[in-house]
Amino acid sequence: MLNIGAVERETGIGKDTLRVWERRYGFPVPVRDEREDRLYPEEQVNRLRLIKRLLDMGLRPAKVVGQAYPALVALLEDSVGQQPEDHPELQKYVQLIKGHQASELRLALSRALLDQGMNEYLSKTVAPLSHLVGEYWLRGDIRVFEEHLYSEQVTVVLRSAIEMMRNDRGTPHVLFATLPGEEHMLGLLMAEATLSLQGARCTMLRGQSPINEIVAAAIAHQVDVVALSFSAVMTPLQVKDGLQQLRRALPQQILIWAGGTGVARQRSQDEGVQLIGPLSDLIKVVVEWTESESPT
Amino acid sequence: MLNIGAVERETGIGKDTLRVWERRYGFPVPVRDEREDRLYPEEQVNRLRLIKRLLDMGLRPAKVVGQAYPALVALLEDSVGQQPEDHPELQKYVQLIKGHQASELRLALSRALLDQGMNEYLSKTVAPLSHLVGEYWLRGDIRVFEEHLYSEQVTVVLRSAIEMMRNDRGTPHVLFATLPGEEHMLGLLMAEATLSLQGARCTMLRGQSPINEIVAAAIAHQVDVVALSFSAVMTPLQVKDGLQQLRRALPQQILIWAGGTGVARQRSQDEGVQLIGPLSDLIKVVVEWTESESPT
DNA sequence: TGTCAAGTTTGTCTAGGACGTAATAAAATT
DNA sequence: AATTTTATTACGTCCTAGACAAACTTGACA
Repeated sequence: MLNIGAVERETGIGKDTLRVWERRYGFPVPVRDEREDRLYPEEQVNRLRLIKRLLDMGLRPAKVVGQAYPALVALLEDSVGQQPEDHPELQKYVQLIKGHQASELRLALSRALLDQGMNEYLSKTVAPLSHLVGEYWLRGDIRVFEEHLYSEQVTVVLRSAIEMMRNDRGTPHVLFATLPGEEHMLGLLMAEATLSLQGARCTMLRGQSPINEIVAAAIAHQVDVVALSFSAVMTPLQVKDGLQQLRRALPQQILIWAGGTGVARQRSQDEGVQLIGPLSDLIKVVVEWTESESPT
Repeated sequence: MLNIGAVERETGIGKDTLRVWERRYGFPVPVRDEREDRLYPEEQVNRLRLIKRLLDMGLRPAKVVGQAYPALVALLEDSVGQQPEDHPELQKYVQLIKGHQASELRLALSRALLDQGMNEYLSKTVAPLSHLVGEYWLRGDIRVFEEHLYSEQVTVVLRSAIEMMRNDRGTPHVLFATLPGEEHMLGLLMAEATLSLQGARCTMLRGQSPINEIVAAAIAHQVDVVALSFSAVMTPLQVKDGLQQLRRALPQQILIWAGGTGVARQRSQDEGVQLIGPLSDLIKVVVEWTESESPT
């Protein structure tokens, strides 16, 4: 039995939203305490958690809010669509994640890095594995804490590799950041690893930085490039707006490179903002940059 | 100019609270846009940040809400007692932060760790320096991205030290987590470093985990203890509620240890939840645990 | 000095209404 | 038939103002 504030914390659905759903869709229907405050039974909270997942996948509230639990599960299985069995070579990692074997997972990830080399490692292992883990999470086969376990281990491996390549004299000098609302840092880390390998000087700003902070940091560190990562949780409009605002606020000579799933859906390329699809394009872009600078 | 949702995110003061302060104390007095929605000027947001900090220190709203900026700073200096200048040995770090010299900062931090040893390093350098950086940020002497620069470097140093001490066979097995709403991870990292040193087996869950995720992780990893960190952004009620719910959801034999500024304001100790003040107490608690287990 | 009762402060909850933006459906164009 | 443009609906967030319990302060008394 949770009050409305606790339900907001647990499910990530705002208080206002919970009340408006009750009015519009007739769900959830919490009981009331003696003060007439809402008290949500655990069963409804579980349903709300599932509903949140379905909404995150892009379904509309009208179709999911108010459905009974079995119907929600059916919806979930319908919308998952493609089966993630496509990558047999990644299954060993999935097994380690599900078995909560943190040390073994890190060992396997480290070994793969040294076996494949950074570029192949990122494109053939880390990127598809992250995608796969996301798929499993959507289907409910992997829990949030298991996903955390995975990204924690990848982070450790990549950061120590980046550390080995740190180069305070490298060019270009790149500042890595994400805009507010963007939580996924793995894309940023993969980009940092790629650019470190190319000899760039990398400065990592923590995620969720307001635009004026990014600008101040870029100027203070005298960077050549600001690199941003957008995952699919950001809407195309948010991405476009954010990039435009940043471009306006940043001095002309500092470039912007934007990558990640979120930019793949951008239609038009803005002036002064380099959109980057796959990681391999990032290498191309930095090579071009180096060539354009060297004659100077 | 921020709307009320953005101000809630920036300051940690709830929307309802902001509106009720306006009604009761006549501050803040946001301007309105054409839709009559509140728009808070940056100057008022800065004042609100300071107010939040004073409230977190235990002052009552009637005494601080509505005070002008200089009065707030005076109040802060009164209640802080010691001036930030009281730590001359920490000034060199502050200079490096303000000079954006990331590598030099990390070098200095690493050197201090090896010079002082972990326990003294945490209590004499990291904890007071983090506090000092927070103070400077409140006064506007340090920007957010500079604070990020600092915590990034501390994180790197502590994580690599923890890595060196990793022990998959250690006892107790401790799971580290923060509840939703809690963003500060440094306290958790300091606790992990302390316990690693004591020979514990440490598993780090990323921050902001819903209670059911913490429970699932604790059971899956078969931990002995769940360690939580609360900064001052969490209200005493939120802390109490969260701890109670977690205690109810967690199997009896798994202990809960809670630390950080946020628990210092808790009055009553709940059954089955160990509240921990300074880091040195943490050592005591783990020693007690070990002694109570060894006869078995 | 410590404890208890009465009084005050303060944050969170309640209600329904309003409105802009995002997502869909429909229409018009290529 | 495929794509772009426009109309319509869906949806979350913000608004007002009042109520109440928990936390805090104060003062009386042992």
